[in-house]
Amino acid sequence: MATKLRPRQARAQDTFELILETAGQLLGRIGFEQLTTNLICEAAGLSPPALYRYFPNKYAVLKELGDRLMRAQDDEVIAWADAGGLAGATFEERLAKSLAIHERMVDIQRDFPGGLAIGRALRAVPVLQDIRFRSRDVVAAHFFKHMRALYPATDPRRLEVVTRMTIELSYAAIEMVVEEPDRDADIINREVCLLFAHYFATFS
Amino acid sequence: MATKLRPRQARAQDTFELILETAGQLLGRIGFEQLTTNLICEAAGLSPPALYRYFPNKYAVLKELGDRLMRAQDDEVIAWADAGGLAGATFEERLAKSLAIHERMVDIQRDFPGGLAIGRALRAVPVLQDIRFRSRDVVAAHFFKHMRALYPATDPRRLEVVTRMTIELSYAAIEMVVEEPDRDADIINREVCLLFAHYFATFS
DNA sequence: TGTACATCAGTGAACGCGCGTTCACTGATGTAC
DNA sequence: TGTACATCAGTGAACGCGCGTTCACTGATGTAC
Repeated sequence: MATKLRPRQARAQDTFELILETAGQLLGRIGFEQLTTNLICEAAGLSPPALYRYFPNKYAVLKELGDRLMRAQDDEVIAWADAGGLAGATFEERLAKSLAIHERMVDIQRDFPGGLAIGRALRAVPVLQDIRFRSRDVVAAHFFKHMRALYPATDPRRLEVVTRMTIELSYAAIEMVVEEPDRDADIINREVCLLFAHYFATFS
Repeated sequence: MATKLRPRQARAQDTFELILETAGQLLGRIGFEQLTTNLICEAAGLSPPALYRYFPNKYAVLKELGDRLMRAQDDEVIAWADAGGLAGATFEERLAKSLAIHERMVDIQRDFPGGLAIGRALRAVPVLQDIRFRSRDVVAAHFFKHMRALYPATDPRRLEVVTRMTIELSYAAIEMVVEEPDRDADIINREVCLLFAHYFATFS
């Protein structure tokens, strides 16, 4: 499941990236279930053993893509939280801040080749689920630190579950927006943030 | 994709149901990607042509399972809404009502053989996505009627998006609870309902 | 009520295709002296 | 700075397996008279 060899030479690094990029594009077009190693190789102009040098199977490719997508999003949202994204003097300020990060997260997933299909694969493929769970846990742990400071009067146990749930639902909302570009993304984004803002206004 | 023949005789009806039941159980164990028609037949003690008599491929089996799961949940939640589930004189009453339906929905998906895997397949497999979208649309349309009556002063356009979003997030929360039985399902259920209750308290 | 016939339901065995994977090899890059 | 050698990177061609699917068939059920 893990990648086999890491590329050492520059040429190999290019091949490694080409495989991932090609796989991402194919994913967006045909979905992860139809994706095969042979297809990736053909689309990338490589022979199968070139892929097998780095990845033992297609799940390893998906895992690498999933890791990267999760990390891209997690890094952004953790930086946001560490920069005080969760705090805010007024309701309006908190709302504006959370709206900004939501929009940023949508952009990241949209711009990531095959981002939507990767997100789905992380949900649907048993061997990939840990990537998603671990990502959520890491984000939740970071958030929780800030949440405790912001809402010291709330039972920590409750706050922990609430934090985890909020993050899960945020990601669900992001997927919803990415999934249906015809629906009004701006309204959905805004309403989701309003939803959370009103909720957290009841905490202390 | 659609089922081919509908069984006419009692014996055939049993076979049809056996295929679906077996597929559901297998799904729960191995996930939808590993599921094959031959495997279903073997596990059900049938020969492949028996399955092909009713289903042209495995997606038709998944579609039938998906239709049934969606319908089981949708029927329940629509009946709940039509019985005034969304209304309530007090905050507490509305909260209790929504908590009841959430718990009911979790139970339905849990008790449905392979329910979680079916839910994932509906998300992840391109040809099955319409089932999920249509289900959400049907529920949203029913809810919207009640929402307009309850919140007549709210811009209908906004209320429509809000309704759709709420439903999507509710289902996401349900999936989260079904997915991680080790986490405290009761707390999550309660907090999700609180989340929505506080939000809708700001509407008029 | 029994028989003949039509239709429905399911079987056994096999097929072709393509997917995952590997083998033996060639060519490219890096390095020791 | 050039050469020899080791290692890294990628190719061409093929393999076995099992998946989706079908064919020709047998057995079960229903129905007309």
